[in-house]
Amino acid sequence: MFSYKYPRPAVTVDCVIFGWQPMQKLKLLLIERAHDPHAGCWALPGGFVDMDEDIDTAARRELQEETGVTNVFIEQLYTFGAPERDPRGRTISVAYYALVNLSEHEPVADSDAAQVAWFGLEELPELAFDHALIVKTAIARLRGKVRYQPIGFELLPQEFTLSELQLLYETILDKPLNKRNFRSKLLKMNILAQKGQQIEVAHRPATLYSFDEARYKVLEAEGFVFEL
Amino acid sequence: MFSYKYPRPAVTVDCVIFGWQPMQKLKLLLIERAHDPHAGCWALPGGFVDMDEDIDTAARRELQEETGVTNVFIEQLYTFGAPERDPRGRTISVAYYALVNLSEHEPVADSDAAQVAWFGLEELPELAFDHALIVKTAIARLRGKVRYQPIGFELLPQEFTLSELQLLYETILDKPLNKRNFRSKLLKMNILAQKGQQIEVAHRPATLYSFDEARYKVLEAEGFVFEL
DNA sequence: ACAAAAGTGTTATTTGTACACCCATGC
DNA sequence: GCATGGGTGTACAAATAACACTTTTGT
Repeated sequence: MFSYKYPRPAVTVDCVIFGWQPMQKLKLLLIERAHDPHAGCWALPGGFVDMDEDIDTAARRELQEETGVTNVFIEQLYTFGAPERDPRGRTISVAYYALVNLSEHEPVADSDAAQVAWFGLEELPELAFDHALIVKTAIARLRGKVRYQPIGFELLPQEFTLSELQLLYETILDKPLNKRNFRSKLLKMNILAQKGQQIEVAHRPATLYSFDEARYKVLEAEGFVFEL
Repeated sequence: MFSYKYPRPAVTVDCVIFGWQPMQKLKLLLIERAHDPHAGCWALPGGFVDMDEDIDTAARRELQEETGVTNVFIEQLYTFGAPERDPRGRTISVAYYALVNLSEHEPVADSDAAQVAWFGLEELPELAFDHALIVKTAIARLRGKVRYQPIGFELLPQEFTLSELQLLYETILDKPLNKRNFRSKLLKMNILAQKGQQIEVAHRPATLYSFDEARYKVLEAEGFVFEL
């Protein structure tokens, strides 16, 4: 038992994990809760923050423990703390969002979770606690941030074609983009490194690119701003 | 005494309060701590979140209690939770930032604070805890957000001239803007309502404007995006 | 040779930049 | 009538939007 002079809320982390792959809609990784409250209900992976661990670390740990996903882009989203958001008592949750590319991450259910699965953003099941609100907040953040920060690349494999990149942006922003202009704009930015060619495709092979993060950092320091 | 099965961190809120007024640099409202730890040191106003209160509410309450500032724009910034950030033990702080216009808010020191004062961003004293990091984060957020969200108006009085607005943006973005272009751009957005004229100024009186929030909401819903 | 996606050139339109001058007021 | 900031017209440059056709590969 641990005793304090004043009451304290419990502190948890929850992760909104976005996944994508060409020709598909944006997806979210959810777990089915094995225990009460909301046993059997779908929810965001998450759990309590340990006493001696950083919040970011807790988010990564829960992600790994509950879904097997490691080594991905993750960023703090928002902290949710409405007094009645958890029936077990006052709980404050620091929400994170993560970006992964579907093809490289096969999720694995853990003891806390009956199962783990990807859901299209349009076909989300009912969610436990206030997780629907957290998801909504995460989508808004992703839509907004993707336009002025090069985070979209985190949803793609290391090497990708310009068409894939365009498709990704069209999916997230939910509007068609002009091919010609999209290509010139991205290439003019000078943040993509040419990596080779597609092979064994039944059409003209596309050039493969990777996001040149080092170069981006340099340009950013010089005042360059990534935009759309 | 309150006892729990597992240890729990304490949860606090801290507020970064930006203030501005024409012809001056951006300022921050700080309090001098009356009690240990860091007694006598300058710090952000803040305090513990009550068990039955929303985090936003806690932030507004602490702001009011410690500085007398009420009824201003306030928004969650980021949650800081490094294990060693508070010598009293594990403390997680949900930071907020607020925007006020200097002329309308005379701060008042409270019992928890020896004094309250505005500091120019360039002349900040040494700060308690990890507050320097919080401030740095807040400045980055303000600089970034001001370009694509109409939050700058919160730093101005209800009615303002276009020159004041321009001066504000020049201060925040720290670069000169072209008068002609700034004016046409802002007016073309159609989010300013004309309010009358300056009086008793020793030059041609400027038109006064106010931010037409209702109109902005409508335009936003139609897909309009505020930008710089 | 055909299907499928990659990749490019050119023009019209919009937006941004750069100037310099006239205007209304208080003193 | 003069000093002080407020407010505009216009020409030029740059960025963006719109358009459709050619290229390279596997089958």
